[in-house]
Amino acid sequence: MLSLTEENYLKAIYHLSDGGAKAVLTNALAVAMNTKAASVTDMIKKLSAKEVITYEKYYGVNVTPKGKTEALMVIRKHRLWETFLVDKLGFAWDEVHEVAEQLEHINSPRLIEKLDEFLGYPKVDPHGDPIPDHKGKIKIQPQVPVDQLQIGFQGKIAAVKDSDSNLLKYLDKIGARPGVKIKVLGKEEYDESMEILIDDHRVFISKAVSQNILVVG
Amino acid sequence: MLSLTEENYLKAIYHLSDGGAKAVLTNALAVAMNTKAASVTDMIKKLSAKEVITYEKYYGVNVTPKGKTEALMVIRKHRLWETFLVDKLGFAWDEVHEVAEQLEHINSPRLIEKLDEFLGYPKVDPHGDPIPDHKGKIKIQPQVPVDQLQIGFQGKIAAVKDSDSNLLKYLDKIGARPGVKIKVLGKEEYDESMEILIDDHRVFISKAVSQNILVVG
DNA sequence: GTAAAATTTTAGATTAGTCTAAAAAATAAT
DNA sequence: ATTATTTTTTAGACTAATCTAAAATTTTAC
Repeated sequence: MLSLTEENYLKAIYHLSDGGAKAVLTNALAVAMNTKAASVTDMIKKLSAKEVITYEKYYGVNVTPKGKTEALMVIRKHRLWETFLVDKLGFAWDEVHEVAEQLEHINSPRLIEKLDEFLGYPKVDPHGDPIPDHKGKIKIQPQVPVDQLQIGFQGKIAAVKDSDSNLLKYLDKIGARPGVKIKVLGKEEYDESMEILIDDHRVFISKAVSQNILVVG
Repeated sequence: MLSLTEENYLKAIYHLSDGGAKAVLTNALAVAMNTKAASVTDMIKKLSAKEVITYEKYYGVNVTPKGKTEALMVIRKHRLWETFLVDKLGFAWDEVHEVAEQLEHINSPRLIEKLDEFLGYPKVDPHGDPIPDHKGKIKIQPQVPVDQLQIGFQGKIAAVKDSDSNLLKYLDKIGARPGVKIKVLGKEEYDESMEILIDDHRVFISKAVSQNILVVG
């Protein structure tokens, strides 16, 4: 059983490690958790003792299979609650993150199964991120940031990397929501801005923005 | 701003004081919170410092107007979430208490207003207890336990005092749900059991049970 | 390949919430 | 109206999560 704080650390480790693919350094985790390296070292020891991560001094941490499942359950809850807030309560998709950060720690497997059913077993959340099923299985479609696409590419917006509120508001304004059609028309050499079609609507976006829009084929 | 633990103490004080009507003793609070008197004394000092209660040594605590409002907001959240769990997710009314104990601490005024709207601004929760409005106003109907009723009394089940899971299951079995018609047919002198009509269905209930069913005229 | 810089860990303190055991105050009993 | 009992408070200690400052280790630079 993990405490609320331990759950948040584990979730951050899972994300920083790209789902368990690579080791996470103490400092990176300290930045992500908005805390100090010394605090991270302490917490790492506790999470190792609980066998959700493995820890090698000065080299960083890796999630264990057990830890991965636990992290995915927190992510499942987070994304189901976000879906609830948008689909049922009428929140805008850029307003739900902070509340979902709280709701994700409610501990009741029955509640989550009922909520999943109530929402109609959604596959993705309002940001387009996949929702792990009750066994922790997640369907990973390769998501590519717009700035890496070739001219002429056509696809669908899958998710947004940064969850900064101002970015999300801007994307909403230009109609760049998950699920929407997207096509690359051109790239500007000089400032790396791009001309794209969002749901058949022509817009220009900066490098900072194109890096944060993830698409699938 | 109160911590989760402080919120739970304040809620218990509010309930034990009958909504602020009388003082609460340290030991009573220790029993209600399942803790030791020494811990209660410590917490009382903190709640006094935050001016949600007043405290006189060896005499007990009283809630301040500010504390009453804060307690009512927690109760509002608890009862709205219970309504959500039963009306929308299909929980039985005897299964929701523990989950609502967690959900009531989610801090987002906007979430609660949206939830209230989604539920259609309910006046009472699944146990028949009134839901305070967004200003903390609560409609108090005098609720009388069945064991204190005269023979021939007719009314409606309003609430259940004890939230013990076994009691709630039993009440469900005999059809004793909030909102259901009730009539007192007779009292047995010898063991204080009673014969009552629940939704036109005749049943006998023990003293232990009749004390816990609250009715309104 | 050693010195300098950056990173990570340890050591020692702090706060919130809790506990046990002992002291203080209030209530009850003779 | 003293003594005995119960209740409440204080004193001191413990765990979880955090911090600052110093020590240890790794990486980078010349």
